[in-house]
Amino acid sequence: MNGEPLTKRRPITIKDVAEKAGVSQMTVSRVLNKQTLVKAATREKVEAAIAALNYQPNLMARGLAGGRSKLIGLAYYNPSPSYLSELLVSALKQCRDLGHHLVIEDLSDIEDALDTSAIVERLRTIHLDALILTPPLSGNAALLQLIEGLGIATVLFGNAGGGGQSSVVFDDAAAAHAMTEHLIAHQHSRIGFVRGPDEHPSSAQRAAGYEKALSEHGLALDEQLVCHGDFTFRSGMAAGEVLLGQTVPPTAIFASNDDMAAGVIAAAHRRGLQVPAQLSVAGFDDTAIAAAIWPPLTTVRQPIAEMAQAAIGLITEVTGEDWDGQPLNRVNDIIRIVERESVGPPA
Amino acid sequence: MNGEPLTKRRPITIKDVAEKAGVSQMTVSRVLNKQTLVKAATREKVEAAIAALNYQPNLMARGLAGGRSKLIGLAYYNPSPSYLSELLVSALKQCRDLGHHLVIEDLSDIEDALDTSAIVERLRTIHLDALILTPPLSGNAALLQLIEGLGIATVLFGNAGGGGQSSVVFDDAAAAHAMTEHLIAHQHSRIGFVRGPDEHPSSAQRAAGYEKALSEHGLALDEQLVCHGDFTFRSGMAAGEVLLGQTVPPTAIFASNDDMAAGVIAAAHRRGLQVPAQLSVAGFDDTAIAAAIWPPLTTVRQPIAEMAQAAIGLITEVTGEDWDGQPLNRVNDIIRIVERESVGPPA
DNA sequence: ATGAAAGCGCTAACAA
DNA sequence: TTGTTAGCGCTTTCAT
Repeated sequence: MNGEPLTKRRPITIKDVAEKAGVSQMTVSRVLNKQTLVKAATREKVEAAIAALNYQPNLMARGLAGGRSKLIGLAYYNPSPSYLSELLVSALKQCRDLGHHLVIEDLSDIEDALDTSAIVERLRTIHLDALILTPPLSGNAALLQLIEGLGIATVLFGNAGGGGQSSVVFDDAAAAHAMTEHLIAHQHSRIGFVRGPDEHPSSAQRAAGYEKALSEHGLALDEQLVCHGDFTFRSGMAAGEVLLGQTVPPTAIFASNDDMAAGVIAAAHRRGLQVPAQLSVAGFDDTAIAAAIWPPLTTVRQPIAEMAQAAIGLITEVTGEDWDGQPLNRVNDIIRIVERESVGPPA
Repeated sequence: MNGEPLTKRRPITIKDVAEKAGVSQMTVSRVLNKQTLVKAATREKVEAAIAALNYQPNLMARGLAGGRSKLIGLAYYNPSPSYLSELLVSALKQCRDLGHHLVIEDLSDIEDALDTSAIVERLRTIHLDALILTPPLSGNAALLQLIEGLGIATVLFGNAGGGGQSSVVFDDAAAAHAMTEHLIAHQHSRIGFVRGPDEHPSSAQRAAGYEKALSEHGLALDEQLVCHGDFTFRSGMAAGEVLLGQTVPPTAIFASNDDMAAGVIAAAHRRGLQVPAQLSVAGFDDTAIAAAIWPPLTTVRQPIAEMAQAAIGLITEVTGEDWDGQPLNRVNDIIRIVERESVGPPA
């Protein structure tokens, strides 16, 4: 009687499942959301129907009706490619395992960095369950304040922020301290340093770790040996040129990230210097590039993948029913020096 | 400082705009969707109200009611990090300009590569407007067929597929041919080649370009000089070891991507060989790593960023009202050899 | 050129 | 433990 057209395959909805299982939509919804108020026998019937029909809930409808969109935003601003990919790959994997989806927001081109409202406007439309802010956004107080008004759960990545938000951070100062000591242990006393950009709070922390190690070992801080970079290969190369062009150049250079360290090595090679025979170079992060250059780079590992995983985990907690509203903070302080071949004793 | 209140209790809806402008919701909707059936005066009133209220449409509601979610999926499987980041950054930028959002799907861990249905199930829930498939997914016929059943617009990236889908491709064979000729022009006659993995259709095309150039110049194809890699730095290094360990090693090695070329250079350095004095090395893609190693890599540029931009543009066309249903194909055949310092004449 | 009504697929609140 | 009733914010269809 009702000649259902075979050609038009209507997507399976919760209604179809309910009919097939002989229950109401609500019961199906409860099963889907793993609520406990369903009798085991009923649950099984529903699960069978779901499997039989190969039903997939509609994310949009869920987001509209419920509030949870299962969408997590990940916003970044001018990241280092290697840092970004490691972060993404890990976050994505964890999202899949937890049934979330990641919406990437590249905020790099926002003209006026102070007009953070442009960022916020863009985020508002998407109805994110939660948002992950990576450095340097996670260190931008004005932005943080604006986002708070959005009322979406936020997790800061790499910077702790004011303390009001949940965060996943790394002990940058301790790591830089450890690497500096590593260099000192290799008999270096003139150790150059390439700072990161000021808008990254971790830049100052890494510099602090470097300075602390120096002074602890009775080494004077020579401002001549400190250059500024912006985390790019190019800036590392420029810093290397400057440092190596001095009358008494350093015997070792510690760059605040791997990309810049690779740049320092390139600058050394360009001057015909052997690494590590004539110059030791150390990096920071242990991203993919560290093992993809010659000589392979000695660096401090920043566990980006683990931190990304933790960030997604935090979001699950923070968006969960039984969250008490207190910000959750995870600080990763497992420091590991990855010894490869770019550090040795001075000539 | 902006005077906007930071906390908005109730989000602004289309209804608020309609009231403020003194029109119906429908008129506002028409203005939002740039329909032509609105009188200029009315449109202006509505636009003023939108601006005054700082209204942002709700993506979820739009997706549910309409069908267009403004969400574009980008799926990948075990990509090279540098390839991925260039692709992402460019696609993201174009998305922002066109008002779309990118939902990244990392399919790398799907256990059974043949159980493509697992991929499809995951994609079904999200209600994507369109999907971009990157290599090697774009070359997976079984997957393509399954996705066709989903009825969402698909754009193949890097591989043309069977011809039924829209695509953005690069002329890999021509590029490999050009690079091989570049090496021959530098007097090389024993040119090693590192192939890409077989699941990437472009691997065969790049090999074909290499072989064609060889035979056109009267050079015999020596199977001993061809190694297989999987696009990773590590595999390039292994291939380099093999090639360089032969009794009569090649004087130049052409790797099918930059990561592998970097590996070949590392293998050469490990053996104490100077590049390019004792061995020339050429890469493919011109990704970030090419300029971040020493010596900087001579490579063929694959315009990933432009292609990504084109892909998003194609999606806008293909999901637009006035699309005739015919697959659109863009093939990028602007080949450019980026000469840096890893290629020179043989010793 | 504009408006009214009816859902899209789902979940929150309340009943039973 | 389960079902019923309303919407979520928007776009469709059909009026006007």
